[in-house]
Amino acid sequence: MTPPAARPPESWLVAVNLPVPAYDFAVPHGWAAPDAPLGCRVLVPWRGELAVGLVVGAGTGGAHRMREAVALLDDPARPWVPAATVRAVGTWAADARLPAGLVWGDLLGVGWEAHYTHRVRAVPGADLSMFARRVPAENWTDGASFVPALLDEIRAQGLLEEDITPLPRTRAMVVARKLADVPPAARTVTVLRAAAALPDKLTPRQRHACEWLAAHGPQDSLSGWARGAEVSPGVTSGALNAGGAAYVQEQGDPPGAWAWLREHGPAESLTAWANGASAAGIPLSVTQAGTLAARGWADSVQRPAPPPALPEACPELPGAADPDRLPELPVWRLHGGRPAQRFRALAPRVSRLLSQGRGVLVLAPDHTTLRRAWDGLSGLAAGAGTRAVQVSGQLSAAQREHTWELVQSGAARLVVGSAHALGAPLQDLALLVVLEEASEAHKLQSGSRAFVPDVAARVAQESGAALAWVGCAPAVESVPCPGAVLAPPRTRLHVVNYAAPPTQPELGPLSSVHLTPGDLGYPLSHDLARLLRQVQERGRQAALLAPRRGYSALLRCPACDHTPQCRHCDVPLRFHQETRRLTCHQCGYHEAVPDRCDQCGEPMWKARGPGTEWIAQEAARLLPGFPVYRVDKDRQDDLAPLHAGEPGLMVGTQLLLSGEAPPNLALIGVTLADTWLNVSDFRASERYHRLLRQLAEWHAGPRPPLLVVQTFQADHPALRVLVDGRDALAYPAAEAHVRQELGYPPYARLAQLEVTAREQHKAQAAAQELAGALHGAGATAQEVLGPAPSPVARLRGVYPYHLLLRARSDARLAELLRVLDSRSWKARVRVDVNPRGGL
DNA sequence: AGCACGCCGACT
DNA sequence: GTCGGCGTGCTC
Repeated sequence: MTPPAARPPESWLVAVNLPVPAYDFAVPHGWAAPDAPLGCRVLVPWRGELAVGLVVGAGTGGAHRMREAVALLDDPARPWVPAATVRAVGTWAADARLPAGLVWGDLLGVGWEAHYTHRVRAVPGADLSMFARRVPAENWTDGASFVPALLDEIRAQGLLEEDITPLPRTRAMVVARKLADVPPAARTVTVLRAAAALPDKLTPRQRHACEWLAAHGPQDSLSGWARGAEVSPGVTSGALNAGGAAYVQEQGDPPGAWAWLREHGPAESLTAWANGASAAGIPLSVTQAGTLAARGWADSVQRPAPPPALPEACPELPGAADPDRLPELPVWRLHGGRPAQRFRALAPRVSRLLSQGRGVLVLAPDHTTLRRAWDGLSGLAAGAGTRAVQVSGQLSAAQREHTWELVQSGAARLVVGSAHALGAPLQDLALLVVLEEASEAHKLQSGSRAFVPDVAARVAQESGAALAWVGCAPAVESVPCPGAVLAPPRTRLHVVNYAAPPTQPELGPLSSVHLTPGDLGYPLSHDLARLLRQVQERGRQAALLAPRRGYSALLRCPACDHTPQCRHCDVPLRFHQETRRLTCHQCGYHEAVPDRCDQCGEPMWKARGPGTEWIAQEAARLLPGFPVYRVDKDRQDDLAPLHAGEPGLMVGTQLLLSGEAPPNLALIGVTLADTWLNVSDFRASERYHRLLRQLAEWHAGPRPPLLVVQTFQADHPALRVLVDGRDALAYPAAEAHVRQELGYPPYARLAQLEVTAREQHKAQAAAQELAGALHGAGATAQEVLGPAPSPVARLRGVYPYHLLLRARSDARLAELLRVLDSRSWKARVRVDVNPRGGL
């Protein structure tokens, strides 16, 4: 017996850019291909209008009131997103219990707005008389001329035919009209002409002015005439009144600005016209250009936009011909060394794959990493017969679109980008490189809370591409992978141990008095202060990393220990001295600093926990006359002088590292390293270790700056591995053992369930109920931890409760999460698979 | 995410 | 009587 022929799907699952699941749409009229065009964009009716969606699967059928998709926007042979990527993201989203639209909205940054012509007509013979409004006739008409809701009603009844044609990007340009087409009225000018016969009653000066006018031709203003005739304006005005001259309307010469546009146009805008003409010696303001256009000298027309300029690939090809020493495995890692060394080690592999006509995708978590990857890899493409493109938020919409089309068409096969590059339509992906896979920046803060390396791993697997983790230090999760570790860069490190008793020689005669760690100097230790003064004396540069922005972590009343708290969150308010405000760093609430303690009336406050403002102030006091720059979320000073090599000190938060290190950097100080450790998160020490590694490789020059770390935990192993010159694998490998014992990643898969409600008891009850349901469904005590109130018990006025799921595998985690769908919960439940921070 | 619907308190 | 707060539900 022959199996029944597979029936083509009658509907597609389409994801739109909204936090909703993919919905079923009937295939467009006349569609007959056997498979759903996965990854193609499609126009679908949505809330009475047309929306761009992504085909993410074959329809499940059986949906009520299913609507018909209107038109496919991409050729199924060249989808907007590769089919394998669509499948991989789909399974990831399903496992994470996230609606497809939410995930695709986060991961796809280009193509949600389509440019197309839309023509409509009534189906032949259709009776549209029941619609009271103007309706499409049986010949094609522009769809934009009808009310969208009306069109949709006709569409829903199957009485509308639509013609959708994708359009190239156009842009409005200003072109000069032909002289024959300029309206005659536009060509008349008002000028002053001398009277044919001068009246007798003119004064001598008036007569002189009129004679000058007769001799020198018409003038367009009284004042111009006066200037030309070298008389005061009163004279020309008087001459006009006395009948010595008159305003006359006459045909004028075409304006010089028009002639310029005719010859050099079209111009991209009125401004471009004005600038161009002015540069050619024809003074023209933007307003004047607008007036000329309005009077009919120029037209605005739509012209196909030239492709926007894209970031250029670097010219050199470093390392393309080096031997390839990297593993030939489905998943491998490469860490340590310096960024340039890592890319050089990666180059032969990338180069070879590109030469074979295959595709390489490189994902960077932040702008600095992306720029370094671009510098280190983009130069390889040309030698391998293709081109490199960048996909980042820095690009304009037009640039992103053009980039995407270059990849879609096969013209570019090396893509370096952010999370938005994950869906890049590479036709034969051979290698997916995830840079700095441990970086927190890979965790998307928007709706899906996707951790990009997780999704990337699924994409690589589904595409049959190799996956490489590459960065300064491996994530503990990548320790078990086979791979390569480069020798650590030369590091000069000095640890200031706040916990150690101060040494005798430094303290001298004071050694007998009662000592606190503060006697070592706080927040800038004597050691660090001495080194900073040296930097100043030698005209070098230094950077200080403060633990937080603002002046201090909190204000405390010295009399009663009261600390002002946020009104919406259970956290102390941070003190910002520059704005004289108390600010909540969770929700942004702020208020003026109270004059006195509202508990006991004490008029003085004591600041605790130095931030950038405090450190910068302290440093300025220490180094009189030395320029101090600040870099944090509140203030980004212009660092141009530092980058030009001038002496100075920069004080900032971790935001410092998102810029390039200045060239003359001699010293980096971490003012209080413990801030990175005193976080209730099992990844805190891993993050601290990575911070130290990043600081050590921040400056690219041959002589690394001295790194000074001030800490109460000088013996912390994350710091010791650097002091002892161990490689980038040492600490993560040790940490992996700890994780194994505790049953944390990579030896478990985690998901956090966040239950929130406006009232605390509701959130708690719902969380409790959820835990009960999980246990009822067979979850063990090891698999469900909590519920517990969130570390910040109240956040933006709501009470979040957390449950932590800890499963042995992705599959088991997905199984546990399915319990969420079993019924509705009386509070908002959000899933965060592979949560980061604050656990 | 928007947007409509619907249910309760403060005003003309 | 209405206006308007925002909780709940829906989008094929």
